[in-house]
Amino acid sequence: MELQLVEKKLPEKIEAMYKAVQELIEEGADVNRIKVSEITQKAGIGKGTAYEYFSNKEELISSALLYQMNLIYGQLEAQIAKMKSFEESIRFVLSSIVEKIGQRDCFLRYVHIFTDNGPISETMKQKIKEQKEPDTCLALDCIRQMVQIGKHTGEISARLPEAYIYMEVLSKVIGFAIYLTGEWDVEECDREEMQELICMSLKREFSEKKL
Amino acid sequence: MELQLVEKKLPEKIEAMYKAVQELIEEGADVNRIKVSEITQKAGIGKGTAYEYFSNKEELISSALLYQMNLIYGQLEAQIAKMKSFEESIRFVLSSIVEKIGQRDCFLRYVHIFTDNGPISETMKQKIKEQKEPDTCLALDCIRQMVQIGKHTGEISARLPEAYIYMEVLSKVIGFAIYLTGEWDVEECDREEMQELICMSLKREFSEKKL
Amino acid sequence: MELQLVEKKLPEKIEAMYKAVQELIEEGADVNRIKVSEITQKAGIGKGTAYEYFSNKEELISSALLYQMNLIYGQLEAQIAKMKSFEESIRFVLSSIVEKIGQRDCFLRYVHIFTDNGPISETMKQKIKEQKEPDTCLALDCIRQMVQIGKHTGEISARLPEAYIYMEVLSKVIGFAIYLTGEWDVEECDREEMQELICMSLKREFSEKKL
Amino acid sequence: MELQLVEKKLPEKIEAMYKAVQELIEEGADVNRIKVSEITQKAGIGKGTAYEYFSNKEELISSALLYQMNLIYGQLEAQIAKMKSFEESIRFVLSSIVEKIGQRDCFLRYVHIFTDNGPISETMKQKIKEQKEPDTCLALDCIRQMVQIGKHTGEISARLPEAYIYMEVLSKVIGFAIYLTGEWDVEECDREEMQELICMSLKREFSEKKL
DNA sequence: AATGAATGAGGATTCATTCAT
DNA sequence: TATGAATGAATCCTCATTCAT
Repeated sequence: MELQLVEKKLPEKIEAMYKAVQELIEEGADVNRIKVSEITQKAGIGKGTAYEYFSNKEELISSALLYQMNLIYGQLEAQIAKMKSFEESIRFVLSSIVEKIGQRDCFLRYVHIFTDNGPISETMKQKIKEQKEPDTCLALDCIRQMVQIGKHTGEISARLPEAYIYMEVLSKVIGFAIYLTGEWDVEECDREEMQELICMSLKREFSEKKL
Repeated sequence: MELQLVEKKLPEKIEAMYKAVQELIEEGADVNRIKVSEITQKAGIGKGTAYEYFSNKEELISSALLYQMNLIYGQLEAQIAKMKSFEESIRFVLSSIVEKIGQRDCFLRYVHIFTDNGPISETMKQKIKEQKEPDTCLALDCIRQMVQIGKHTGEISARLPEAYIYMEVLSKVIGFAIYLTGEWDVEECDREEMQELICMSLKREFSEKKL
Repeated sequence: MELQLVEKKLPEKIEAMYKAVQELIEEGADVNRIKVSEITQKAGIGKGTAYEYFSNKEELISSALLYQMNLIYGQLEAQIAKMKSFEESIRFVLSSIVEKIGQRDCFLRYVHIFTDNGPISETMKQKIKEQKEPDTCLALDCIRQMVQIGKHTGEISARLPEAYIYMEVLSKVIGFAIYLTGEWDVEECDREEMQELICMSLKREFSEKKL
Repeated sequence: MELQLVEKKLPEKIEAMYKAVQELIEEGADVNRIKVSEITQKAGIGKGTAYEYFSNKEELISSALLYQMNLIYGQLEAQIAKMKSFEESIRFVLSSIVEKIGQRDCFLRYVHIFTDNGPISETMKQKIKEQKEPDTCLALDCIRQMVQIGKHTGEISARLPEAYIYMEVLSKVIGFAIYLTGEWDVEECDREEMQELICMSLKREFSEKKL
C-alpha cells in the first residue's frame, strides 16, 4: 500500500542534479543540448561534482531521465493498482495526461526515446536493456497493470492477442497526448468528449461479444 | 492525376544535399548531430556551398527533412487518392509502414518532430506554421484524404467528431509502427493478424451503427 | 651533394607551428606541458587550424620535434659526410655541441626520448618505429656515418663489435653534453682539454694495436 | 660500517606514499602524469593526507624520487665502499645495472632529471641545489667513491683531470644502460662481452702509462 | 557561383587542492 | 591527525560559419 516508503534516498547532490535536469526540461530545454554546467549551476553545485557521481554527461542526463520516468510511471502504476476496473484506470490515465501535459511531455517523452537516435537516448535504451535499474517502471508496466485488471473484471476479452491490446492502449494514450498538444488544424472537438470517446472505444473493442 | 509533374526542379546542389541528409538519416544518424561537413562531403560539394543556399545548418537540415516528408507523404497521398474505400486505404498505409520500417523511421520521424525540442525540429515546426512551404504534405493530409474517402463511401459515420477520427487513425498508425520496431517484451502476435485487427477495429469503430 | 635541396617545402601553417614549438622549447618549456593554444598563438594562427593538420596535440608536438631532430641530425650528418677522418668528425661533433648547448638540449633531447614515458615521447617512438617518416635522421645515423669513415680510414679497428663502438661514441657525446651543462660540483677542467681528452681517448680505444 | 643504521625512520604515511610512487614508476607511469589520487590510493590513505605532509604534488613526488635515489645510490655507495679496487667496483656497478634495468630506469632516471624541464624535475634540481636534503647520495657520490679507491690503488692516474674521469665513468655507465634498453638497430654484441670491453677500456684509459 | 582553409566560440572533462567533519 | 567530498581553473577538441580566391 505504501509503495513510496521503500524509495531509497538519493545522495543529496544527485538529487539536486536530477531535479535540475527535470526543471531544465520543463523549461523546454532540448535533452541533447543540455550542458553539464547548466545542470550543476541550477543544482547549486560545482561542475566537477557531476563527475564524482557520473562518468560523463550522457550517464548523468540519462540517469536523471530514467529516474524521472521511474517516478512518474511508478506513481501512475501505484494508483492504477488501486483501481477496480479497466475503465476506471483508463479514465484516470487520460485525466493524468491532461493534468501533466502542461509540464512538457511526460508520456510523449517516452515516445521520444524510441524515436531519437541521440547519445542520451541510446544510453537510456542501453540501461533499460541491461536492466541496470531493475525496478525501472515504464509505460508498458502501467499498461500491463491496467490490462490485468481488465482481464480480471472480464472487461478485456481473453481472446484478443496481448500485443494487440497493449498496442491499442498505448496508441490511444499517445494519440490523446498528441491531440492535447493541439498541433492540429482540424476542427477541434471538446476535450471531455474526446476522453469519453476514447474510453468507450476501448471498452467496446476489448469486450467479449465484439469478436 | 499527375501530382509529381508540378514538382518544381530543385537546383542540382540542393538536391545533392537533400539526398545526403536522407542517406545519413537512413544510416542511423541523429538528426541533431549531423554535421554540415558530413552533408556536403556526401553531396560531393564544397562546405561553403551549403551557405550559398541556406543561412545556417538548421535551415539546411530542416529543409531537407521537410522536403523528404513532403515527398513521402505526397506519394502516399497520391496513392491514397486512387483508393476506392477507407478500408483499402488503411490497409495500404499499414502495408507501406511494414515496407518502409526497415529504412528507419518514416512515420515515426513525424512523431519525433512533435516530441523533440532541438533546434532543427523547432525550425521545422516554425516553417510549417509560417507556411513557408505552402504545399507541404504531411501525415495529416494523408489522413484527411482517407477520411474523405471513408465519409464518401459511408464507411465513416458523419456523427463522429473529425478530430477524434483523425486522432484515432493517426494513433493506430503510430501504434502499429511502434509495434513493428519490436521494442516490447510482450508475447508478440503475428504481424498479419495485427494488421487485420487494426483494420477491423477502425472499420467497426467508424461505422454508423456503432453509436 | 646538395642534400637540403630535396627538402620538401612544408605547408606555411605547419611550418609556423613547428617553429613555434621549437621556440617554446628554446624558451625552456616542458615538452609535456606545452599547450596547443600557446603553439597556435605563437604561430600567429587560429587554434582550430592546428587540428586541420594534426589529429591531436601529441601528433602535433611529436611531429614538430621529429622534424626538428631530422633537421638537426640531417645537417650534422651532411657535414660529417664531408669529413676525411673519424677524428675530424668527432672533433666537429663535440664543437657543435659546445655551440648548440646554449639553445637547450639538442643532443640531450634525444636522450630524453628514451627516458621519458610521456605521451609525446611515446608518439615519437611509435612514429620512428612505424617508419612513418622514412627519411628520419637520428643521432645513430650520424654515428653510423662517423664509424663508416673511421673504418674506411683504418682509425677504427674491425675487430671491435659494432654495438660497442656505437655505444662508446654515443656515451662520450652524451657525457660531454652533461659535462657542459655544468651540473657538477667536481673541480672543473678546461673545456678544450676535455674535448681533447675525449678525442684522444676514442682514437686510442678504436685503434688496431690496442687489443 | 653500518651505514643504514643512521637511516632516520620515515613517518608511516610518508613511507607508504614513497613506496606508492616507486611502484607507479616501476609500472611504467610517466613521472609528470602521476596523479595525487593514484599515489594516495596505492598508499591506502586519504587524498587529503598527502597535503598534511607536502605542500603540493611536485613536492611530494620529487621528495619520493629523491628518497628513492638516495636509497639506491646509498646502497650502491655502501657496497662500493667495501670494494678493494676500481676494477671490482666498475664491474659491480655494471652488474647492478643489468639486474635493475628490468625495473625501469634507475640510472636512466638520473639522466632524465637533467634533461626534463617538467615541474617535478625542476623541484628536484632545486632541492639538490639548496641542499635541503644534505645527505643526498647521488650517482656522482658513487663515482667519487670509485675514483677514490682507484686513485688509492693506483689504478687511476693522478695526472688525469678529475672532471674527465667522472665524466668518463658516468658516460660509460649511461651508455651501457642505454645499450641494455636495446633500442638499437645495430648488430648486437654479447652483454658479457660489452661489460668486459667497458671495464678494460676504463682500466686502460685511467692507467698511468697511458699518457 | 563554388570552394575549403582558417577560425574561435563553446563545452566536456580532468585533477590538484581545500576544508568541514 | 586524517579524511574524501566538493570544487573550478585549466585545457583539449569540435564544428558552424566566414571569406579570400
